[in-house]
Amino acid sequence: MSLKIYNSQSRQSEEFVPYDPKHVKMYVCGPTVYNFLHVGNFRGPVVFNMVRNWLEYSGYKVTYALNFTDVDDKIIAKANEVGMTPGELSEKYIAEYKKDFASLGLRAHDMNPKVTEHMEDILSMVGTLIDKKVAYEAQGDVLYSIETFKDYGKLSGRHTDELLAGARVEVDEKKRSPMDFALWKAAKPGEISWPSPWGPGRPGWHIECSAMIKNIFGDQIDIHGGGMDLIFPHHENEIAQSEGCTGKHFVKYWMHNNMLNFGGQKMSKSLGNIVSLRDFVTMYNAEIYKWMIQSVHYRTMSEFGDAAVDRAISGLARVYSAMAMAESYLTPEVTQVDAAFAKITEDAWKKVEAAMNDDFGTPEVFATMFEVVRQFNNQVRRGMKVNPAIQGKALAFTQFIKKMGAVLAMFQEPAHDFLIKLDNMLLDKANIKRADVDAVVAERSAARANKDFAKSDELRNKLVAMNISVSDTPEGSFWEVTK
RNA sequence: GGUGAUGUGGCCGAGUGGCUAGGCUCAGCUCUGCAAAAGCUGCUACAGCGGUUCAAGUCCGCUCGUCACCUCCA
Repeated sequence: MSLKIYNSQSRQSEEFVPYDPKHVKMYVCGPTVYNFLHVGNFRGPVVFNMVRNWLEYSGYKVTYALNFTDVDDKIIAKANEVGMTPGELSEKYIAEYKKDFASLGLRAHDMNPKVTEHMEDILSMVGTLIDKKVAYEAQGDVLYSIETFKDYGKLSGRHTDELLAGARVEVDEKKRSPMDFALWKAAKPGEISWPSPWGPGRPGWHIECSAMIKNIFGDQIDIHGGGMDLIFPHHENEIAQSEGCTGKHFVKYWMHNNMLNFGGQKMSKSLGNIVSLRDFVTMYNAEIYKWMIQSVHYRTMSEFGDAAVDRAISGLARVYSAMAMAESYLTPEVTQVDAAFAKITEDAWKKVEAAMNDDFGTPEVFATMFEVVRQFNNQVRRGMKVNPAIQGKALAFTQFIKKMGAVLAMFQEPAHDFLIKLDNMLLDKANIKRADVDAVVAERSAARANKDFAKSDELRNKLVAMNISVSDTPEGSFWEVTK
């Protein structure tokens, strides 16, 4: 069973063969840190966290770097606006990013390189590009001459003449060709700058990734990830810089996650249709977010809205309810899985492997998970007499969900606790107090005990109006928020 | 205008030319005082028009629609 990855450059799925058969080098473009990030920005981190997990499951050692762009026009502008230095501002938002990242329960990257910590690498790479006559100095700027790079456009499928025909590039007298892009920008008066052979200035946006990758990993890496919107010009320019510098093929597999839409359009700061991840996780829950991201294939554009949130909640309730039932049958003494049910989960796991190996088909993983949940519910019900067979099924089921969840960074919480958390969240949103529901349910239980079914039904209707479902079991009446 | 995606049943969303995706909704049944949850059963779709093939949602062409990129953007 081998892994296939869709390579954006070749536009087809290719068998994954890393340069080093045991060790995968993976780099993903991270954020420019000048503000809180929105839910769309975190699609990539969730996706590539899953990618790393799957590579590790597949037996590879993975080194995963994600950068922080901590020098940039927007950072400088925002810093001036709020009266901080660019360094203070970027450090603040790096800390906020890390909080968001941790709130999603994602594993830390192996490294988070920053532009300001790789100035020497950047200067050295720019110097090499000038020496190779691939770049030229112009009034304190250093520009990359794309005419020197024959493969320019091989990732995005764009050709320089077409780009020129687009004519949406601002004319810059300093450029030999309108499409040339800045490797180094001369500092404006009073702006933060670093010394260089071409005068004080700062790096262009694209060079940082090339330089940091070269410094951390060397001339070649296996996987380079990022959002689809980075294909042009950012990644195209990275290729030009890195290959122009080393003469070697730069990235073996380009992986690009699609965008998150909101209201039918790409979620973006400039359009203003954004929800910050911080707000979303505070109001909802990280599991809901990860469900929304991973139940859709990473290369499919996905609509982020209330309907999608509701779907995620009902799906989570279904899975966690089954897990809670399994939990109720398990004790630390239960260590033996039921052979018949283990066969079911083993077969399901083969489907999970096949789906994941086919360019990380997480939607099919979810489908398989639902099938296992259904089979478990079919064989095990609440209130069954506890016996080793039931417990063995519960164990096999739990192990399957946890194993799959480990790849998705989901389903690791105690199920009962999670369901209560989910209900509390929904009660808060509806502005309903737990005690009020308890009171009505208690009143109804009393009516039922007196066989006053008319009153019982009346109270049930009242609960239904509050979006509460009551279940009457031999052990008593329990309620939950209807999902 | 250029480049690249994409169009699947009421909704969401997978899909490697022939074999049940899955979830939600809906209808029926089991269970239940009535319900809920859960289970069982049912609902057979691939934008349109051509073409290739023994066989196409799956390949090719055209048309129409949607989206992204071409400007900072995950």
